[in-house]
Order: sequence, then structure tokens, then C-alpha cells
Amino acid sequence: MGRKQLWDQAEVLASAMRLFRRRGYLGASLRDIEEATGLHPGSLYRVFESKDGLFRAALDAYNDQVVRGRVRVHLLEPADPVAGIRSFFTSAFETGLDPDPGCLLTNTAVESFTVPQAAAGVRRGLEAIESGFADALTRARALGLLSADLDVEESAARLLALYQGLLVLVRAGTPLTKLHTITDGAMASIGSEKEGQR
Amino acid sequence: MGRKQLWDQAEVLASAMRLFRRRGYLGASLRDIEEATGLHPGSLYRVFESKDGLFRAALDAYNDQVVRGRVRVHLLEPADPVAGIRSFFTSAFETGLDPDPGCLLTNTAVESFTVPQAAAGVRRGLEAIESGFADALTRARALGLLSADLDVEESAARLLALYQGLLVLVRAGTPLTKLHTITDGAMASIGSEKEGQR
DNA sequence: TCCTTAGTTGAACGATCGCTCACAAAAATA
DNA sequence: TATTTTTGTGAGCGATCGTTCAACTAAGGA
Repeated sequence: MGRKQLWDQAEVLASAMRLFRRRGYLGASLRDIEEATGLHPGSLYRVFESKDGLFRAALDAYNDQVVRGRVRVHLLEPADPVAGIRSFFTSAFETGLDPDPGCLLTNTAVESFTVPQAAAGVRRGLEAIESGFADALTRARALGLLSADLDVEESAARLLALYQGLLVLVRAGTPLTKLHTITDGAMASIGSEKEGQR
Repeated sequence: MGRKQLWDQAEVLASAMRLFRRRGYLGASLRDIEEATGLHPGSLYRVFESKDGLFRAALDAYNDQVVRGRVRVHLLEPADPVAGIRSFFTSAFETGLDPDPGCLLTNTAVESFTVPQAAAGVRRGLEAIESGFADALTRARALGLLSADLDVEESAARLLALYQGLLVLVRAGTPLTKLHTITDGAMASIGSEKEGQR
């Protein structure tokens, strides 16, 4: 009974993700959101209750789709986990002519003092990345690609920090060559020989 | 001739730094700034012209005093550059009961799409840190504390990324033990044996 | 002492913020 | 068809935003 919802919630959340990633929570006004999603405030508020509710929904969707998707494709599934870790890094900054690089998770972590309701979602996303690293490292070790006495837990934590740092540098406009240098160093630091992998 | 300025510019900039570090540029309203600095808008605008002008002045002061000060104390001056690198990291998160941890540089880098005037200052600060790492690494290599074939440029870039990543994780509320784990891993990754250094 | 100059004060401006709600439009039910 | 229920629309609300400025205060020079 009643009228059908004319818009797709996943599409709207995808638009909101992009907007929030570019401008941050405080930097994205409701007028911006209306323009990005094509919705009027009434519809937005009926479903998401508030700007904050929309943001939390967008962050959850980002975790479920973007973050976990990238973790799966680069860290869990590849037959060569070492190459997967590398591509997890490079795909974060080799975004072509993307006008708003960076990661909603990283940006929100930094903004989370002004948007405390988002802290839990941030933590969940970071954990997903870290355990993805741990999985890839464990598999790489089992395959003999990395040293048998590699400390997986420590290395996963360090790769997470390095990944977040890369996303900060991306936002600061660091040139691609330097980001590649950092990636190469990161791979070497877990004991990958990376000959001819580029 | 005329009246004397009743307030100290350095003190006001220090208050502004703290406020901007905690809340970000967009999250700090002029009413907040008035309360934090004790100044009325007329005085603020006479000297700094705009909120943006105050922010740029605060970021410059942060670079000149906080960032370069930390670089000097931990990276340039210590007789043991390896221990200095370690303390540069740990002092970033062992801030006691500081209610607003993190780094204005990191936070501004992330926010720099909504505050583009700050991008230049961010870049300058990041460069100061990176060249500080390079200096410490070069000295450590010369002292025989690190391997002679350590790639200083690459390691400095990677330490910068790791440092920025740590400051993201600090903001996300990561427990101290994990931050220490990451620091230990970072030291090991440049070839430090770090026996009994805590 | 009076005038000029520099600095302080805080009320108030227009713009924009997040948000509400009365109304219209479409689908399901009677 | 008439009624009920859900969804869409957008004007406009009070609050707060960054900013301005006229009145006021203190210091130096004549």
C-alpha cells in the first residue's frame, strides 16, 4: 500500500559517500547533499532522520562495499598475496584523474572529534583492513613468499598505519613517484624481494 | 603613538593552534575562537583579516615552532639518532591525558580540499619532517647504527608515511599498545635492533 | 591640555546552516 | 470510485555562521 520510493537507496548512499569523502562531514552542506543525490530534504529526512544519520549510513555502506570489497579483491582472494598487498597500496593512489582522492575512513578518523558518532564505524573499517593484511601475510608466509619468522600481527598493524599515512599524503598532493617509493619500501620491509613487479 | 596591543600574538596563535587541531578549520567557529583566545572579533580581524588568515598564521606558527621544534629535538640534535627517531614517534602519542591528540599538519592535509589555502603550509611541514628523518638516518648510517646500504631517501619517505598513519590511528582511538607495536616494527624495518629501548 | 592615532568592544548584518511541515501526488484498499 | 497510506516537494523556520563598523579607550605629540 502507499506510494513506491522513486529512488535507489544504494545509489543515494554512493553519491553521499563521494561527497563526504571529498568535503568531509562538516564541509558537505545539506544543499550540497540535495544536489549530489537529487533528493529533497523531506525525502532524506524521512529515511535517514538527520544529516548525521545519512553520514552513518554512508560510512557503513562504505565499509561494507568499498573497504571490504577492496580487502577481498586485493588481500583475501589473490593467489599471490604479496602482489595483492602491493596492489592494495597502489590502487589507493593510482586513481587516474579522480578529482577527489583519499579514503572516507581516513578522513573520518581525523574528523571524528567533531563527529563522534562516526568513531565506531571508523574502528570497524580499520579492523577490516588490518585483518585483511594479517590474512594475506599469513598466506604469504605459508606459501614461502615471506620469511617463516615474520611477525604477522606486528606487520599487519604497521601496514595499516602505512596505508593510512599514504592516504594522508595523497590528500596533501604528494607526487605519484614518492607514493610508489613508499610502497616499494613497505614491500621490502616485510621481506618481499619484489623483482620486476612494478 | 596610539594605544598598545593588549595581547601577545604568539599566545593567541598557540590557542588557535590547539583549537584548530582539536576541531579542524570548519569545526572551529569564530565564537569558539573568541572564547579560546579571549579576543573579540574586531581585534582578530584587524590583525588577521579573516578566519582563513588566522588559520594560515596558526599553521605557519605550528610549522615553525611545534613541527620544527620536534624535528630538532628528536631528529637533528640527539647523539643517538636511532633513539631519536623512536622518541619522535612515541612522543606523538604518549601525550598523557591530552584531550585532543593528533597533529594539526595531518588533520589539515586531510581537510585541505575544503581549505585549499592551507595546502602550501601542509606541504612545507611534511617536507620538514621528511628531511629531519633523512638527516637522522644519514647520521645513524655514518655512526654504524644502521646498515651502510640503507636507502635514506626511501626510508625517510616511508617513515613520514608511517608517522602520518600513526597520527590518523591516534585520532581513531587506537590503544597505546598497538601504537607501540607499530613503532617497534618501524624501527625494526630500518634495521634497528632496539634491544631494551622500550 | 587637546588632538591624533592605534587598539578594543560588542551589537548586529546578510548569508547560510540543519531541519520541519503543510500540501500534492501516487499506489493500495475498500 | 472513494478512502487510506506512503512518498515527494519545496517554502521557510530559528539558529548560527563569518564578518563589519560605529562608539569607546588609551597612548604619544603639539
